[in-house]
This record gives sequence, structure tokens and C-alpha cells, in this order.
Amino acid sequence: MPDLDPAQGVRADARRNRRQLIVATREAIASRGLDVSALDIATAAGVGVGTLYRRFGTKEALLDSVVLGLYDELCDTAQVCLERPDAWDGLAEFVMELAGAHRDSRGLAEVTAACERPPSPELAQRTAALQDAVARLTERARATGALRADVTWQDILICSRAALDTDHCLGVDAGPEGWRRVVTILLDGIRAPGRTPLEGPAPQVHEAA
Amino acid sequence: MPDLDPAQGVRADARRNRRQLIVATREAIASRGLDVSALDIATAAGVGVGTLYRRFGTKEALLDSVVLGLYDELCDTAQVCLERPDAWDGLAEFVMELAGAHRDSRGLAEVTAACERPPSPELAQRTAALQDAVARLTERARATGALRADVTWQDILICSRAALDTDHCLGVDAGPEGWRRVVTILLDGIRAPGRTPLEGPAPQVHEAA
DNA sequence: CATAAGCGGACGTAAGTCGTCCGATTCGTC
DNA sequence: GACGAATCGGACGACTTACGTCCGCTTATG
Repeated sequence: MPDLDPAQGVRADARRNRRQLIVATREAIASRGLDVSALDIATAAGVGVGTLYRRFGTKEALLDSVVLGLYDELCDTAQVCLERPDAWDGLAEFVMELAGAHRDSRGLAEVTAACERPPSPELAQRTAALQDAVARLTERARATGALRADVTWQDILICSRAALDTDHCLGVDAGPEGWRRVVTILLDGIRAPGRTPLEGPAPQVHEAA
Repeated sequence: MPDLDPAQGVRADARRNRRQLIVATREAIASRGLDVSALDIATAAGVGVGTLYRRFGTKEALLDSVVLGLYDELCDTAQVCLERPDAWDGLAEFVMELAGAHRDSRGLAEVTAACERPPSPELAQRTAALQDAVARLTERARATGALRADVTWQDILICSRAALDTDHCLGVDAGPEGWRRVVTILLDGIRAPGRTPLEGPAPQVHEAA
């Protein structure tokens, strides 16, 4: 299992190939999800499969690395939204961004939906950070009275997946930006005052197995 | 290509196997989508693959037959909702039912999302009937002032897919009935008065290629 | 220019799928 | 109850796709 640390004294072409593989993987899982073949990734990166395995040891390791990068970007977005002066605007922006990120990368959507297999410690840490950020965004908005009372921060997370598969339905075409209409409708639905009481248990944080 | 008409004088065991295959297919595509293997279907039905091909000629033909049945049920539901005395209640009930049908059968969700390949004439006819029913449900609700002005019947269809993939997000578990919360929030979002103007073009009916 | 690091992609292996075919079985009639 | 035709089950051949390894060739670097 060769170099797993990109900063070491590897040859320049090796470093370049590593970067190209990461870029290609990001694009591949965005459009086709986590089930891309190693050959597809390597071809898109302009290298052979051997190079992929030489640089990352495993296809899994490469995917994990890329997904972690996406999570880090989400954490950054959350911080930006927390600094917005208006609480509701911050929450609404984050929901739109998270929904967009889910749509932009099918692979990311597959990972955030995973519940069974234990994620890597790094992913678990980012997940906890994101949960915390969303909880804060939600409480801030609730404190200003902008959020309906029976919506929890867990609902917010769940709702940010609602625009994932809303491009077509029964011959209707939502258009490339149609998902934003869905998110806008959802945001109107979670604004105070809530009209239809939300029934059933609120979403729960998954217990570690 | 043997009997494609179930009513003819086929042997009793043949008729029974045909029914079992349809039931098994319905369950298989519900949980695993349209990519079930013929072997899986046949095994679940308690028959051999040969029987599947003998009864339906093609795996496609079997799937089409089952999907058509699901569409017919949706048409029935739409009629029931159109007969509800309260226009808003009828619309809300249909949205919840359609969202539930999508969730209950992954295969159905895959078909209603299809936009490229031309559906069979039978499916196209049901699709048109459903579009018409939703348009009527929507206009009825709008006439009573219950629906916000900028929501179209196309939006209604698109929104009925929003609860498809909302079971988990970043470690949060929506629970088995959690999708209903999402639909409820959406319904509140499309009720009059709309607050955030819906931007961008409304969803369009797909033109035949 | 010498040499070690790195590269590409053919390859062996293992799944999984489709639709066919034929010997064995069962239904339905006489 | 027995016979023939209809039906059945599942082994089978032919593909396709994917993973990760291995080795002869290439290229960066001192």
C-alpha cells in the first residue's frame, strides 16, 4: 500500500495524477453516484487503473477522501449561514445550499442517506458538526419567531433531501432549476405560523449501533 | 410467444402461476425497482424462470403489465379525490396518496420519473388521464381560494415526488411515517396565501419527441 | 545519463443476467 | 384410471461488468 500522504516526496507526475484522480472522482460520483467503476474514474482522469490503486490503495479510500472534501465544504457553508444577520435568511440559505449540494452530487446524497454501515471517524465528526450547526440555525430562527413551533432541526435536515428526485413526474418537466421551487415551497411551509399540525414523531438522531 | 391473454383456456396451474408472478413482480419492483432479475421474480413467485418467459414472453411485458396496474390504481384514487366535497381536502388527499404510492413502489417512482423513452400507448393514456385529473383538482382548489396563486398543477405533480428519499439525512432518522411530515409541510407551503414568490419557470408538460 | 519511481492496461477471477431448451411432471379428458 | 398434451423447473451457453494485480515500458530527477 503505497503513499497515502500526498505531501511526501513523490514524483511530480504522481502528484499530478493524484489531483486529477480526485477531480475525476468528484465529477464521477456527482453524476453517477458511488457505484462508479474504477476503470471509469481512471479513464476520466486520463490515467490507468493501476495508477488509481497505486495512489490510493483502494477505490474505497479514494471515494472516502472525495466525500470528506464535500462534507468539509458543507461545514463551511453552515458557518457562513450562521453569520448571516437575519436568522431566517441564514436558515433558508442553508437549506437551499444543502438541497443544492445533494442535487449536485448524487454520491453525496447517497452518503448522507446512509444509516447502516458506520462511517469513518472523520465523517462522523463532520456529521456531528453539521448537526450542531443546523440545530443552532434552527434555534436562532425559532427565537426570532420566524419558524413554526412544531418544526425541529431534524425536520430541516430531512426536508433538505426533498428536492433530490423532482425533475420529472408523469410527463411534467420541472426544468433545470425547478428544484428551487420545491425548496421555496418547503421553506414557506416551515415558516410561522404553522397551519397544519405536524403529526407523528419528529425525526430522531440515529443511535450508534 | 405463448399465451398473452390470461382469459383463454389455459390450464389451471398456468393461470395460478401467472397470478403468482404478477404478485411477486409487484412486490419485487416495489422494494428493488425495475432492475429486478427474472430469476428473483420467478423464485419469489415459486416458479422457474422458464414459466415466467412462457407466460409473458418477455420480462419487459411482465413489468409493463404490473406497472399499468399501478397506474390504474392511481387513476381510481384521483377519481375518488375529485369527488370529495371540499376542494382543498381532495387535492391534499391526492398529493398524500400519490406521494405514498411513489414511496410504496420504487418501480412506480422510476416509471413516473422516466422522460426519455416513449411509454406504451396504454401508459401514455393513463398518464394523460392523471395529468387531467390533477389539473382539475388544482383548479377546483384554486377556485375556492385555498391554493396560492403561483402554484400550478405541474408543481403539484412535481411536489408529490418530494418525499421519495427522505428517510435519513446526516444521521437523522425520519422514522417509518416521517415522509408524511414532509408532505404536510409542502401542503402548507402551497396553501394560500403564498409568501415567498416562486421564481423561475413553472414545470412544463413534456413535449412528445 | 543512470536509476529508481511511476505508468498503462492486459489479465485472471468472480459475479450476475438474459432467454432457451429439454427431460420430468401434472392437468384434464375420455 | 389412464393417456396425451400442456406445462413446469432449472441447468445451460453466451454475455457483460467489475475488481485489483502484475509486469514490461516510460519518465522524472539528481
